[in-house]
Amino acid sequence: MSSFIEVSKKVLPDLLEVMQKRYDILRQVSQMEPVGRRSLAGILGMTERVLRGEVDFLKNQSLINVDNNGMSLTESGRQVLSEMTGMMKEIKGIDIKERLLAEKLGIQKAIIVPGNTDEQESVKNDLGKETASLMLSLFNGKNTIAVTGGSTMAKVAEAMIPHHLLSDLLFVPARGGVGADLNNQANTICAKMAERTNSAYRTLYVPDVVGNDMYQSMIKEPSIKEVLQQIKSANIVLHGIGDAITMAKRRETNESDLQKLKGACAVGEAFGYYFNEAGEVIHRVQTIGLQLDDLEGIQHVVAVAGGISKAKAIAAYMKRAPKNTVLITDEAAALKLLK
Amino acid sequence: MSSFIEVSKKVLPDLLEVMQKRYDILRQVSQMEPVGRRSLAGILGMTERVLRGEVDFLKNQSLINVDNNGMSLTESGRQVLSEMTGMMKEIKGIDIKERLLAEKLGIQKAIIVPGNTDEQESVKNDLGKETASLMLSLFNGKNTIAVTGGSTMAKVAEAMIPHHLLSDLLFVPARGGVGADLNNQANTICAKMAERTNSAYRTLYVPDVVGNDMYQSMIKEPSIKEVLQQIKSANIVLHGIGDAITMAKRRETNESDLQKLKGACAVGEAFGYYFNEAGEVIHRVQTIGLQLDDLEGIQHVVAVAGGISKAKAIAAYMKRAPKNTVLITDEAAALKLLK
DNA sequence: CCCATATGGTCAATATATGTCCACCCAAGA
DNA sequence: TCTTGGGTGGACATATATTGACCATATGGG
Repeated sequence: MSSFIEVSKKVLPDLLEVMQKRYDILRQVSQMEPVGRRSLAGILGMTERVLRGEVDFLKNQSLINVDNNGMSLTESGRQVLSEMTGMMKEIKGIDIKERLLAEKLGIQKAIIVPGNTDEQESVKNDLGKETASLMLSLFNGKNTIAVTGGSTMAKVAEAMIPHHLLSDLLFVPARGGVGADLNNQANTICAKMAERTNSAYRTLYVPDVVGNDMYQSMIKEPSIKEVLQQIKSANIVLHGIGDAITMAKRRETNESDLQKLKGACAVGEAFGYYFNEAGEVIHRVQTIGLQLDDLEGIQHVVAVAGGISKAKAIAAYMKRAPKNTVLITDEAAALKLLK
Repeated sequence: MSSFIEVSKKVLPDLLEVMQKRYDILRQVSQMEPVGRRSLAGILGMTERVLRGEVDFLKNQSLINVDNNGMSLTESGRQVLSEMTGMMKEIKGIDIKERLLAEKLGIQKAIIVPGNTDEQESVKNDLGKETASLMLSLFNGKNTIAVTGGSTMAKVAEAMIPHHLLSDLLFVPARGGVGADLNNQANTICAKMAERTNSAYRTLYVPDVVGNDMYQSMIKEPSIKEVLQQIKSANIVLHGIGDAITMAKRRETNESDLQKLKGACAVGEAFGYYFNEAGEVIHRVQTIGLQLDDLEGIQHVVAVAGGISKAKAIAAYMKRAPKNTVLITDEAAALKLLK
């Protein structure tokens, strides 16, 4: 027998639309609280007046609170919101898209959050939350988690919550530093995740891109060697996927390499490997830390990236990704990936 | 699935109604097809025009066909109808019973969870969860909650979840200690609820049943006086309903009183008052704490009790209960209460 | 041929939703 | 202290939907 929701889709699609609208409001409020009508209406793309109608309704149902510095969710609103997320996926058919996407990319699982990271900063928070919650379900006894950098990963770190019954966690950076922005470095993110989960971490203070000589001497350094050891023994890898050109610029790649990448139509980057649309590695920077080949032996690989702008990068990388990858992305990217 | 309904009730309160209406139409059409608007409207008790609106809708969803000799179900309409039949029975069943029960008992609202507490321990957990979630929706700003004891209340405490942004809560025991079992004392339960919601609580360390002298001296004691004050100013009361004889035994009532209760056919107990089937107070133990009369002025009164064994007690107490009571019970008790 | 029963169109009345504007409150910053 | 920007909430005209009422018309059977 098909589910309640399936039947509802046929018998009351009009109401489900309303439900969708209210869900979007609740979700957005939870992201931005406290928030005023104007900004909310702007983001949700509805006129202020109609938003106001809905807000009045939600207020009457005591799902949101509104006082003189804006609206915020009530406890029961928060609860309703969290119960709704699953249903909305089913209503919007996201659950089906998740399955299709996982199948198409040949990976274990895909998780899709609504929205488009490129357009709404807050969707990145959702990616973070979803990832954090997935991680939680992966933790189990002793875990070593190798983490890469990037702004998305930074959001994941922010979304992690200290949990009473946390297992024994160790966070290690999967690689050295990239570019100038300290906040998005693997090292920094690692530390933040560890702090938020009350657990241990290691740092890898080496430049991300190294010459061969340096590489050889560094991997002999005991402190570095130890961390590298821990990276290889990680049972969870959490990484982002970058747009090739953006990453190259962030790495301050020299002009000739940049031209090479462009010439070969590089679209994606992960772990220092650059991929073209076919998923072929067309360039690789010598990095200290986790290598693409290391992924195969790792229990859980979690990739996070969203936004239409990253769709190509995701597609490219996924041709190479180990089958046990879980991808967390947003609706916009997912739709593009599914063509 | 039932959670979908629960959520829908909050986010789209009239979802069920609309669904019911459309279901009725489909069902009626299937019985009379081909049928015209006029006769259909007559039978369903709606005006022709509004029926027409629904019919247009159903036609668009291609659930019904309409041609010049009337309406009939399409294949997919037939299928949807058959899927809905089971659901509607279940949903509407409980929904209607809740309303009937509330009406019959003359209280604000009744909430019914499936099952029978007497037979399945787990149903008590459901009672607890449902109650906890109701409480959540009642919290709003500053709240003082007076709580009684009992094994059911203990389950409610267990079901309460620590929540990030809880309102400002204070839990106070509605009464002193009863019997030996520490876990089911109002004091203990209060403390547990406060702990689980990260909020404050008070304790009332006095015996539940007191003689007159003791009563007089105790209510002068400042620490006790203060708590009593807080009890009276509670805006939410959360209480159980007991079986008279069981409660009397738990209180180690003396033989003569016990005989008195039996003689007068006591069936229910709440707040130290014993009721017969007619809801008359036939005995009352002098207790420190909340009194039956205090309930009238309190904003929300939540009563929780389930199991066939408690049906009589519930019925008896409800004759006396304030109209603003919300009863949370199980299906077995509800059915018995509805005769 | 007419009647009963069917759908579909139309249009005014009415209810509801929406756009627009404004009053006011409060907190941060000049 | 004043201003400003962000917030809520009230008011009201106007658009848009819903509903009620009535009629045109098709069709099949007596």
